[in-house]
Amino acid sequence: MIAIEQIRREPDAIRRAIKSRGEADPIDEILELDAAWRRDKTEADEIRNRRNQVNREIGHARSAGQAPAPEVIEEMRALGRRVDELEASAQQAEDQVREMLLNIPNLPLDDVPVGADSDANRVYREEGTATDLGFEGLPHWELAERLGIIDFQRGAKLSGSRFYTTIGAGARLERALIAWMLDLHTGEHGYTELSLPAVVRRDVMEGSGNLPKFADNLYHDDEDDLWLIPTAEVPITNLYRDEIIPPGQLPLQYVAQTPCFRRERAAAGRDTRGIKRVHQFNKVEMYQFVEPESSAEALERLLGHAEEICRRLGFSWRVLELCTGDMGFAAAKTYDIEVWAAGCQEWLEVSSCSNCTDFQARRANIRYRPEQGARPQWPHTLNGSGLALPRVMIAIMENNQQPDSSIVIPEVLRPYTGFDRIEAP
RNA sequence: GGAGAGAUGGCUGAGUGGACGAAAGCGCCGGUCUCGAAAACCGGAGUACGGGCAACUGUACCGUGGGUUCGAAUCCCACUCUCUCCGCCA
Repeated sequence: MIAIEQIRREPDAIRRAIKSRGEADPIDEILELDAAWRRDKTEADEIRNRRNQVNREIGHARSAGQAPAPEVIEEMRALGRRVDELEASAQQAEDQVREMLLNIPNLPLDDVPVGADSDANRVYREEGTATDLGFEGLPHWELAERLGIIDFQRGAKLSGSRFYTTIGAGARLERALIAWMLDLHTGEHGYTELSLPAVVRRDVMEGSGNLPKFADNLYHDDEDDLWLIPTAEVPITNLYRDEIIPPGQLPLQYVAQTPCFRRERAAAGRDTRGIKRVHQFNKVEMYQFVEPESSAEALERLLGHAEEICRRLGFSWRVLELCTGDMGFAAAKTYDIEVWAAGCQEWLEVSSCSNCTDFQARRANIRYRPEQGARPQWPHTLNGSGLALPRVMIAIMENNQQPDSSIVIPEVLRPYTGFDRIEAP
């Protein structure tokens, strides 16, 4: 949520920012409602002030044994009715403003490239190149089926299209990746590991910005009004909802592996083969709560933590700086990491690292106290995949495949897998 | 699923419808004393919003939302959450 104070102060800058993201601009309407709200609130406060004074006098008189004059009571009654009216209309204006604010995306940082869609994204860094295998490689869905490590048919039998089941060495490889990534981030990058609920309440989804706008992409249990998380970012953001984090605790760095559930309705018909785009997948997620001044630098470090995974797995990858029109709703700046997959000859997005500035903190009412006695402030929040499992599996399978279709396990994973190769049958 | 208890400031915990934004204790911050500390004593300290350049000031907030009343932490209704016991269960 962006700040109403900022809209009052610099409406034009905000109009420009919203336009750069290709969104409709509600600023005029917001300003009007805000003015109405302040007018009503001021008047109501003044009336209450008078009422409080008189009521105090009535109280004193009562305890001195004097009954209040009927006309005074009558006047107070009238004031009460007026306050009720003003309160109702102020409340209405406030609700409308909040509703509109909730639907405004975060403001892009100044250095974010301006553009309408992914064509305007900028290549920020390249490590390695789109290499060739030197022989005719297979896409992962054929490889995995041939090796018997992923069962697409039976996955669909259980849960429908875009669900899959890994078997044997495939399942073990995924588990090894998860354990290794968590160990790396906790051991070398300073994160604290979390194990989280995969199902959350409505207000938690609102706090992270997924509701009300993106209900379409979420699975939902009607009976209990519970929502399946699309990413661990959702529960982690809400850990400190409605709290003031005491001095000296920031930065807080968390890492968690969770399943992620996405309906992918907008992508119907796209990427239907293999495990590139599925309804349920595992992801290791990094998350930071930091002081505002350090969030830009924190994003670079977070990105580095995700890249370190790619480096140690021997991937070729590139980092994209997303343009204004391509960023997620809560992000003020986003880097995507794409790794090269030699089988389907494609760059695959394995990570998205974002600085959400104070956007999520405001929505979820998360504050921190810079020091003893200081006023509470909004921390900045950052999140980044570290990494998403299916696409990492794809890259390992496709890039490390041999002419006989066996797959060589990256060195760093071998202590976790217990084998150094997935043999062809 | 059944039965019961509860929700008040950072924590513990008082609070007969009128001086209650709220006792007291602990913890915290500042000061006196001390070479320094502890103890003791004195003082300070919630959050949000509005108005004001500011000092300041007004309003709201005792789980949430309604109601009664001139006036609600206190009375009434609904809801949410927490805890305890019983049952079932990985």
